[in-house]
Amino acid sequence: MITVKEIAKMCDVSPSTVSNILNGRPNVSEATRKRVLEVVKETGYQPNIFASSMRKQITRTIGIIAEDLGQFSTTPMLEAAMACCEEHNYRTIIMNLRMYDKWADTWYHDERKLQSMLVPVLNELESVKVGGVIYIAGHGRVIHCLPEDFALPTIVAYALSENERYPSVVLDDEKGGYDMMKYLISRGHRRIGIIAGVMDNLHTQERLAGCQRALFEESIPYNPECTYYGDWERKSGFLGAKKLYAQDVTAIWCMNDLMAGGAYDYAREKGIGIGRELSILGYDNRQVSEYLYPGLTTNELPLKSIGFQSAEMLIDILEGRRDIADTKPVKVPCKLIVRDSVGLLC
Amino acid sequence: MITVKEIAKMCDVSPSTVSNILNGRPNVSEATRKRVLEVVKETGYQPNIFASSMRKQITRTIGIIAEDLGQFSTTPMLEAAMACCEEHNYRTIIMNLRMYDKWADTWYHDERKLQSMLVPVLNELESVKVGGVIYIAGHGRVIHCLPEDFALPTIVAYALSENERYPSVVLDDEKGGYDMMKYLISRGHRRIGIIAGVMDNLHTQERLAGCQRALFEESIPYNPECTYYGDWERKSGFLGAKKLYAQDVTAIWCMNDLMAGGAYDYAREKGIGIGRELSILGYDNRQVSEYLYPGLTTNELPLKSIGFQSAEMLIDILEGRRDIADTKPVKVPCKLIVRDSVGLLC
DNA sequence: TTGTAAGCGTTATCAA
DNA sequence: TTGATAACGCTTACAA
Repeated sequence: MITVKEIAKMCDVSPSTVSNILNGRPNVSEATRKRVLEVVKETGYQPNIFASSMRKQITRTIGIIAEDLGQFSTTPMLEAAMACCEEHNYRTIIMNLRMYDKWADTWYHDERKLQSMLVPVLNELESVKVGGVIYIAGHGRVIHCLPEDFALPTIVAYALSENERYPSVVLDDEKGGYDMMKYLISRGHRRIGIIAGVMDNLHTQERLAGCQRALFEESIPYNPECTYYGDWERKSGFLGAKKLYAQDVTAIWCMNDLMAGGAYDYAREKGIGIGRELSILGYDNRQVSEYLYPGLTTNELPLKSIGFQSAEMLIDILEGRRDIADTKPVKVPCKLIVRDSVGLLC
Repeated sequence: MITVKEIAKMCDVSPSTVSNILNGRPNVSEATRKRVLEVVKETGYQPNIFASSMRKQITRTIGIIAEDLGQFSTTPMLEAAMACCEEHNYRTIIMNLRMYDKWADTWYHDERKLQSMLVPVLNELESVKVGGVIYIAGHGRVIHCLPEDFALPTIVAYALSENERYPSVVLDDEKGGYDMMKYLISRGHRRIGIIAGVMDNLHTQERLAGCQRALFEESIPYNPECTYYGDWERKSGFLGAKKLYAQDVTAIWCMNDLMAGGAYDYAREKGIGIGRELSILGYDNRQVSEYLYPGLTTNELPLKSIGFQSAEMLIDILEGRRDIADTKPVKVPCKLIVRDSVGLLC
């Protein structure tokens, strides 16, 4: 393996000079710089990262932890975060906890499981001297898993951190719920059913709050009977639609596209015309939403934006342009995607 | 930062003893081992990876390069590969080239673009001293991008490497095409249309070969007129279905689920009963395939298996159980997923 | 069973 | 503008 020493010898200079040149320090004559760079290129010399990091004690690296890369929401955030880091000339190191892969969905209520995976990863990131961490949650919720004594600046993406030391960038679910309702109302709907997510889920609660604000604004009473709590899965959308349709709703808003798919199943089974007799509205803008028939009107998650903003925020902190203390949770709005599943009611 | 030296001092032993204990060497008395481990735990000591890697010159790390994490096929392979590495106690380092993100789909025919992204990453992996590399292609094809002089053992997943130095693990597309055809034939179909992928694509060619073998076995002549070359996108499925349906086919096999979605669009537009008047068969088993109506019968890609086997193969090579020289491409079969889009023809 | 000392490749300091 | 030297934290011969 070729080293600075050898480069130095080949150029008849000292190792320090080579190092100075390689690190772009100014106190070097143009002639030697040229000579050395030449040789470096010729030999294909690669600095030894370990040696240099050990000596410098810093690495211009950002650690990105994904709770589960397999989640549909994760990769867009990840790629956007990486793009941002790249722009600012930080390298990234990706750690994948594979929580779903290992524990299906029994982990996010069980801090122990999460801790057991997370702590070693945090240690590893500390020991490779990353400057900061972006934690990409695989499941939206309030998060407590980051230890109080973790020293590195850390941004939580997609989940809400309650710890002030860890700012978060999350969906604006309240606005999302509000927008969905407003849209349905603008299309003439008044009796609206809701297929919500799991009841104690953060998305569920926030979206419901927004939805109630919209109803209140329009002086439409909120009828709890018209909210069915599903489990985010297709089947529960079917069951919810069944129950709500019996209550004469003209539209159903499903808190994700998969449950909307279940509502489609029900409508199809009963021969109910989607977008005519019954309007259906989704959430997430998953790929399935454009393949459902008729195309599902839904709300696009700003995943790339969340990822990008998380990285931006972290870099701002690392470079002293922003203080971690006065960083409130950032809420990023979704975007309505209109297709054909919501009819105009006269 | 706490170091071996300090641990040593606190335990009244020498740094080498601490190091020996930490590295599980046998020549240490039970008493001191216990004492040292105690202190290590108390202090939360973390060995400095840079120092130790620099000294040991090896890292028990495998580099995983993804051409694009955003591809639906990539994460399952990646997670399975990581699981395998974890089982064998290798750490992984993930590099994401983000080719689609950067270049849309103008890159896989342009070696220059790929090289410009890949070479620095390869260098970086060499300089962090990974033992070997798993290269996860984002696009199935024959691959030439790995430089002749790259020293590390490398497995190519999902794409076929023509270089003998880089074994690959790929889909068994020939068998896939064969199986699809055999299935349609077993359901009584004789006039079968094919919506293929791009013509010069590897998947397209192999699947077509398999399909022709099946036809030959059944003494059904292959009619090139009944093959429409699409571009893997939904729209081309629509156009293909239009053309083929005019030729009185009773079934159409689409080489991916998205084009099958396009074929559904056409059938719906014309009021053709899918699974009755016209059978449609897909490929990939993407999530959309179960949300299409009726459910799309399709062929599940063995992505996890490809990822896992790639990692296994690499580890076998690293640990001397297998020689890189006599490693032929591994072809992994798909699995037929029967839903409701293919009818039984009497 | 334990300790001493050298060295991994780089960079920072300070002197030339 | 350049070079000698020490130091980063760890591991490993080899000596005790």
